[in-house]
Amino acid sequence: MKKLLDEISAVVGQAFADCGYDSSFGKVTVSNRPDLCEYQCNGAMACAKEAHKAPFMIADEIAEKLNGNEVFAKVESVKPGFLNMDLSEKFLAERINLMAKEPKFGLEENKNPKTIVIDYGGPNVAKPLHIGHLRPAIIGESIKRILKYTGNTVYGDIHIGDWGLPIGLLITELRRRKPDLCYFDDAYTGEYPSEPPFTLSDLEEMYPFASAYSKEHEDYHQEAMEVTSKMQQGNRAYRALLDHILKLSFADLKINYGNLNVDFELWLGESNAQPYIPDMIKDLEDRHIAHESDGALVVDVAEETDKREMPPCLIRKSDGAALYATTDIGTIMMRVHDQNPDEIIYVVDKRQELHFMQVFRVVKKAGYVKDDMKLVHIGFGTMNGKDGKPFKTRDGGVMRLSELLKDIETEMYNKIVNNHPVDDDEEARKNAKIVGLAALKYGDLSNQATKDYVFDIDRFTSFEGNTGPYLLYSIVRIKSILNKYASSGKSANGKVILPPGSKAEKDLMLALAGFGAMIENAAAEYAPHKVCAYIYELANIFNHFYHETNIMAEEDPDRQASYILLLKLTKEVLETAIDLLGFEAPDRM
RNA sequence: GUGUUCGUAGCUCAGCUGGAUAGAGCAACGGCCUUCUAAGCCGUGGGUCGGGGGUUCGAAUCCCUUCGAGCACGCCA
Repeated sequence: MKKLLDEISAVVGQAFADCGYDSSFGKVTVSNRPDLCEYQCNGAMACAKEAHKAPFMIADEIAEKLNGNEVFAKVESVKPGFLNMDLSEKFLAERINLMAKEPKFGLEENKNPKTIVIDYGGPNVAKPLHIGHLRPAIIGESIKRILKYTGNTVYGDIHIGDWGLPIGLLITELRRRKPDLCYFDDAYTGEYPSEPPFTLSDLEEMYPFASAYSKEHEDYHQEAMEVTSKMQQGNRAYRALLDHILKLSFADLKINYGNLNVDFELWLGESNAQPYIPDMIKDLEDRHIAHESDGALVVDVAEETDKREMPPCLIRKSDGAALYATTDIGTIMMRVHDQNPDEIIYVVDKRQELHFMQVFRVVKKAGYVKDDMKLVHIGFGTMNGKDGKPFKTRDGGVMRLSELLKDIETEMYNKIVNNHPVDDDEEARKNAKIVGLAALKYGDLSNQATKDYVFDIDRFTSFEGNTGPYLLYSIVRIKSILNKYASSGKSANGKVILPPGSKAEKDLMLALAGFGAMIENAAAEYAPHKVCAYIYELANIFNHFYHETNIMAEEDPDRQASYILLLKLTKEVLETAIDLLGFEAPDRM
């Protein structure tokens, strides 16, 4: 199904063509003056120059031509050369009925579907998730869902940090505590046990200890570095321990990301890219793409058009070790090999912009990706506290994600029980969880991802204004009416949505009709905040309609069924949209 | 220092591929519950879009400049 704007643009474009102008001037947009009209076309003004005519004369001609067209209830030409249009009620109702029937509300089929890998995790093994992992998870998950919805094949990759010193520290600490384990017996040649010699909580306790200890004891630190290096070179015992650590970590991460309604198709990490690295480095050296500089191996990535100073990309340290960029390049090669994507998206802190620019240039320069492979870094901003500085716990530390979620749930629960008497405490607690997550995610996603934003738990968890809870409340109101209607024994089966009988009803239909354009735009710009803006407006318009229209008291059964179908569509659109944002609505609140 | 992002109402943010009177929410003030969830709806006040210059019929939006803030700039990830 064609987008509404495209459809009416074609009609207006035809009018331009009929009058001897280029049809491209017929581009119609949603009006920015809703008091004057629903849609507008500014083409007459753009067209005036080449037609050597006054803009208002052209607009007059077009308006004249379009008068009586069944798509429009009104077309008028105004002052400098605006074309102001209102849609015909009948045409609009037909569109909405069609929209209600089609899958994805008539979203146009993606003519150029892509395979996309989106990298938005980045936790480290054996370290609990903290608030630094919140934004990539929330934003990445939403962008992934939006891109899937618009017809692409998308793989979310957690890209876990499982290749550095933390592993070495853990193994070193384990050896200190349990030196008799078979993993530390050089003479051992048998199979290693399938069950790990530690639990996740052991690891979570061991890591901070080892990390702190190594800072004060140089020999311990050296040992951990050595262990890391041996593990990276394939030491059998250490790899076996790494596998144990990963297994426990993944299980835990699945639960914690699950609490955020976030999941990944690919549970891979830095270690998975390592097999690609030796050949890659050799290749870069053989083809003289990389060269030595101060003992390190680097690739020059500066280009003539650069305004900024572009430092070379470091591939290998002077001590021979690989770096951040090395692993990322290896990871791209792995993805080309495994998924062969048209596009890779990184949802990573914007402070890493330079790093990604360098990595992207290296893989293009070396020809490791197709020339038309799209490499995108969506650099998100910092989550600040109310003081405008990066969000911290009260004592200045980094907050655990689970702690943050718990705080929000508690806050939400208190608001729920204080707002209304609660007859079912279990439901209240369940809802606190659902609504709390919506509050958190909506609070984040309604801002432009690339900007810093102020994290304000009071504001986010408020039921008033542009918040997650307000949206959910609107959905719950619709569900409530639909339930009432169904339990009254009536059915809207076989009925249709009638042309709108009021301005509020027409506004609701117009808002619904804008879904397709909105979602395409949000996908093209990787912009969940556009989905937020849309549903907030839709919820507002619905609430206005709800207030004016007493649906259950409507006496005409056809009209009432029409209302119900319209509400059902509104509910489905809202639910689809919040699903794209990564949260859901309860049945009651 | 170089580069980069940003600066819109008291606060938090939209709008930025140029269009008509710059929009929301919060906060403030005033209305609306015997009727589908008032966690709602309706209304009032609040702005030289950091400053200056330019391009254009038209600039919050594009260009230049200036002030202010954040961030990044070779062996951490």
